[in-house]
Amino acid sequence: MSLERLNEKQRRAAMQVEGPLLILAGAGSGKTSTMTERIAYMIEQGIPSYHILAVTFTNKAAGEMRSRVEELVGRCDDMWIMTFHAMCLRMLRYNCEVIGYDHNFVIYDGTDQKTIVKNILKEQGINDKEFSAPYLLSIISDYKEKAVSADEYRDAVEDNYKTKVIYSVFKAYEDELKKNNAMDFDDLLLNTVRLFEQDEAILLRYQRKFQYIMVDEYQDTNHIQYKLIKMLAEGHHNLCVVGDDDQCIYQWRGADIRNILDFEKDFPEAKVIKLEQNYRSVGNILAAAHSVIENNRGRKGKKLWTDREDGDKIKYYRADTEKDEARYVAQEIDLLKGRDKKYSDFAILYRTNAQSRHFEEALTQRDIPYRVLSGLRYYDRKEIKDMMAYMRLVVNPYDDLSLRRVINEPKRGMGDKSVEKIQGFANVRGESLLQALSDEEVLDTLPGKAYSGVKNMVECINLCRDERDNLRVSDIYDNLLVKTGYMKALEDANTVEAEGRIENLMEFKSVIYDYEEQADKPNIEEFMEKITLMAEVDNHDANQDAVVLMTMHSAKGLEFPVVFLPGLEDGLFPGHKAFDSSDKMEEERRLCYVGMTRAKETLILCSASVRTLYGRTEYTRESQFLRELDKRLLDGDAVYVRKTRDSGLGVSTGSFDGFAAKESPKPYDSLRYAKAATKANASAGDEEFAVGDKVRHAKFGEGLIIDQDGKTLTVIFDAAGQKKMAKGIAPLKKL
DNA sequence: CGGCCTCAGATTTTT
DNA sequence: TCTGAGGCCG
Repeated sequence: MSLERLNEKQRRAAMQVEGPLLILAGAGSGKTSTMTERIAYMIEQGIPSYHILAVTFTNKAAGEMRSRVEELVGRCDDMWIMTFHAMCLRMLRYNCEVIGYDHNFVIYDGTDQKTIVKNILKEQGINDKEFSAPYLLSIISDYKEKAVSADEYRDAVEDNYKTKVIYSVFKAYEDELKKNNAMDFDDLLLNTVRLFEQDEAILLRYQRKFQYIMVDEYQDTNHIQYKLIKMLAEGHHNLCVVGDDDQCIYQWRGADIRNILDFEKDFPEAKVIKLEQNYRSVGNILAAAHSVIENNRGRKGKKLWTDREDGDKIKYYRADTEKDEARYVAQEIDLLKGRDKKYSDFAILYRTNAQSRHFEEALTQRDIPYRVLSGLRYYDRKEIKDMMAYMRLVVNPYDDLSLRRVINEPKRGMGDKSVEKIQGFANVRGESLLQALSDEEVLDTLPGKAYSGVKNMVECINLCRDERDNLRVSDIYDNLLVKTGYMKALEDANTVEAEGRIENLMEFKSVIYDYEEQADKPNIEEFMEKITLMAEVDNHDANQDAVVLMTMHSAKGLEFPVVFLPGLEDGLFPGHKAFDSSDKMEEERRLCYVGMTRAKETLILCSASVRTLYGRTEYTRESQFLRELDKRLLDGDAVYVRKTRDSGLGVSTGSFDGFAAKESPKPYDSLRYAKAATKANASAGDEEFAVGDKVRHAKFGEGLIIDQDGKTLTVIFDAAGQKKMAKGIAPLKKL
């Protein structure tokens, strides 16, 4: 039996299949192995795979679990291993008529939500300084996560000016989504709960189907997810939740740590198994992390242990400035790299994305390759959102939101006034904007400049829709990109920024190709759905040998031989807001714990005594977490004792800063170089070109290279004229 | 309609 | 200090 790869506790967890089970899995305790082996064990015991449901938070986690399960037991397509949202979407697609939605409902993402709330604010004449759209949305989302509707909100809260405003926006927001046959991410969960409440037969059907349920990262579930799982598990009580209360770092967006703390109250017959043996980190790192986390109250109280050696002590460096800090980190990487390390063995984990900049500069100076996992989500990029809007219109001609987004993108001379005019016609005719614009009569009312551009666009979208069964998704994409004039506008702009956008659009196309390859029956509807539920496209190939920079939040679930935690200063980490409440402070402390436990062999902490934040330069105090850390585990000088720096770093702040200023490249450039390097490694098509080479472009045909610089080639095409293209991205072949 | 300028605001982020 | 959003003018 495969279970022999597990330790005794893990095996007990894997074999405890019946009844409620809480697995408290500490950092690095082999959680994923345990879960996958558990599923494999169930299959071996003869439980049909369609009776099993495994829920995760991210697509990545779901994908990983599925592939590891399939390694053990072979393909099992009828097993539901997916995210909460994907699970709800799937159930709602079949049943949403029950709660008054059309089968073809669409999903609105965060940007769509913001647009809608902004429109509501404008309509209702609400001062958006007093009530900003993001603020209102966060409140609305908070309530939706607690399964509270707008009307229930009104009945529950005190009646005053503020709650009146929130109610009216909340209500209008609900109505607007319903009108557009759209759901936001919260609705996917909320409406599934409503569906179950409204139609018991459907709930019973799913209870009968999902006889064995597992939930990953249970400490991060919010109320509605909890409710959903509870409803599903009610029938049979075979519910296994896996999590670590010490790693709950998402309370600020609704995760309710009580879900995991109170599991035994919810299911009194629950068994609890703690996985405390850590296979990841050396002893000193675990001890250090423990000395910090034990300052939290209300824990389930686990203590990780390892049979590995103690390892090096924790290093700590108190830098002068953030630049000094970054230089120290870069230097240390060079030093350690000299021994037995690869660049990809290093991670720099910071509290805020803004901190990445100095590290990028310092790494560039030392020619250390790196990649930044930025907070900007893939679908948040403007050009991707624009193309998505075009594609949505192909699927759903009623989507006024998307049409408004792209009607003047690229510029077609359609300002607000013209759009409102068309909206007027559409309202009278009871049609959507796109439908109205499909009529020559309406189109004719537009000024000459707008007329031809809009007509072109509308024809292109409608054509793609009519032909969508005959066209590949990538064909539709190409068509939209070119015929709407979007690509041309970017090419004409001829700026670095536009080039980057073209790059992203090409990347998006490779996402489409991937989808077409992997899907059974590729179609644009399914593709759009997949993309909407996908956060960051996993385009960062882990094979690339580069130092990784990211926030501690994004590092959850990952591990690295060497981890740097910079910026350990009160006000930055823990962030200044943490000093208002002990709840916030405890969450920051858990984040610190997550950060520290990412390290396998070496953990290096630093802080800067002077930091410039938001243009304000201030002296800092060393982080409370440093003060909590067991000093005996610190290498060399304890906290509060200045270390003298190597001569290589310069002696005084002045000379060092001067040096840094002279040498540092523009941060934007360094980012681009890093990206370009990633690309070059990833794509096979990075041929070397020289001026005078004849080339063939996939779209523009044959041409001649007349100029090149760091990242672009200038090509004259026989048919299409002169173009600038991005090296390694543009589909060019040497002839 | 579009470009430029001024002003506020500024953790963490999956789906 | 930097970025994004909104207002104003050409």
